[in-house]
Amino acid sequence: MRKKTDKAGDGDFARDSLAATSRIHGSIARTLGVAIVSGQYQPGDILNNEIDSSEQLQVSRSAYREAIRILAAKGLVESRPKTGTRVTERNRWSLLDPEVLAWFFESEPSEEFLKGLYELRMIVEPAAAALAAERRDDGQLERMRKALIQMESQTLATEAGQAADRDFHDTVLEATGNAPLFTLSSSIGAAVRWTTIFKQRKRELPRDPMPDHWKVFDAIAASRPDQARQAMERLVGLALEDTRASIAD
Amino acid sequence: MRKKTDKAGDGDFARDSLAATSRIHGSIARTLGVAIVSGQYQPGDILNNEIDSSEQLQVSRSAYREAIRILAAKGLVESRPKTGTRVTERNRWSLLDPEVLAWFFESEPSEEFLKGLYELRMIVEPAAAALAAERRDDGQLERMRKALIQMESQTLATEAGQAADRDFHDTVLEATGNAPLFTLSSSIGAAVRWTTIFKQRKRELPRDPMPDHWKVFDAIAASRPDQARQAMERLVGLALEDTRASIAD
DNA sequence: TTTGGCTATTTAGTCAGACAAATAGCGATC
DNA sequence: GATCGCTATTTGTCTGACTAAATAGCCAAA
Repeated sequence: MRKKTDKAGDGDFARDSLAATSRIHGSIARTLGVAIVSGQYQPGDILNNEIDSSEQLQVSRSAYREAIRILAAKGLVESRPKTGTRVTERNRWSLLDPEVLAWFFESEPSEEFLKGLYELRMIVEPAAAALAAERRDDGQLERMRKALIQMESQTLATEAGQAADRDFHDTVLEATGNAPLFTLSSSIGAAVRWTTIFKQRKRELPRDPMPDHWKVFDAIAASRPDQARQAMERLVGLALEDTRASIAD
Repeated sequence: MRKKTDKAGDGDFARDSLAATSRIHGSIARTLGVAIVSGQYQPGDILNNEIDSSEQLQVSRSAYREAIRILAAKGLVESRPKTGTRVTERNRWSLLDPEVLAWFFESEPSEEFLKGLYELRMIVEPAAAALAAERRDDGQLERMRKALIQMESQTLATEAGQAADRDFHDTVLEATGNAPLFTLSSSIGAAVRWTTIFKQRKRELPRDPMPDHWKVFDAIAASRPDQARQAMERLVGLALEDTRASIAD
């Protein structure tokens, strides 16, 4: 019925998970996905039929269909015979799906959307920090510490520093031991990444983010849920403020 | 570039969105999806190759491939030439995707998973209720009221009553005006639905859920965020308690 | 004139079979 | 022993044909 992984040979596999666009169906899905989330196609619009569309895009009908299946799986479109493939209402879109988020950020997302993402962070992350303070194990604590040290030495100006920032927030989510909650990490990671982009756009890092990060860490390390919640609240709140200031330019 | 909807003829379209399994690719995706989330296939396992799999399932290779694209879009599997299609690590799964959630509930979900979902509700819904109290418009308020009246007259023993319950929670999310937050409604709706199933399994409705619902509504209607947050906290907390008691059987 | 059902048409859905591209793993060579 | 290149296997892509479903519009009947 199934084959088991032979050895520890799955290391290579996770490597380039973002190579999802390297195949034709993936890149077509991305093209159409970006067109949809950017508003180029509106909900209710009907795409050209498969024959015409695949010809216009210079790909086979099967490749185009696989792309449509991807979009349908993420709730962006809906197909049926005779009627065709139609862009669904926005409230059906899987906005927190990593790929959909990436498509949003490909064409600059609206301020409203960003605001929504931050509001979500403000709701989820403090609560997650509190849970993490209760449940984290030593390994997770160690990974948080390493991430912060890396972040400190590399600064947010480097790709490695930004990755460390995301790692820290990821690990906090993971330490809640709540799998559904953890799936929000990609969404939150997207918001985190965007914060940095905005800050750097202004060519200034308004404040040193490290002290606030360490406060969160210390509270989680000391197993103090309330303190962790408050520290995280402050951290996310400041990030929101900085981003808002940058947008206001 | 695009065709517009001719008339107001999109009403029919949203009707049976759950007919996603009526086509072969959808039903194959469901079959495999259930097998994966239920643990029949483990992360790291490699599926049989496309030729063999499609023959075993008595479908064409293209239909099978479209099913795999759906699963890949939801993060359950990953394909690459030569290596094959492999079940991804659990932390990559889109656990909050409506279909993935449905697949989980198809084979009874683990207690841990349910607990995670409730914890998420406990985090998100009170905050959402507070935001809704600030931002709801009259139309949303009216829909909440209608939902509760329907719920009251039909009781949770009927399908219509349960739908009304979900409508209420949905509308609260919607009234936050936060699109990313609103996408969590399907996940929360799943948890709501499950609560009712558990309650009815015990053949008893432990307590009348209406007073607590009305308290949430009143607070939102009166634009009192803190009061709404507390009322929702209590509502979800009691639901969790009831569900937990039913599981403990 | 309205209604109701039938049919023609359009579209996605499914199938079969071929070839292309990528790559993991093996084997030859240095 | 290390490195390089080959090869077998798997997914990826393409083509073209046929099937099935859904709809719009026609036509007949009331």
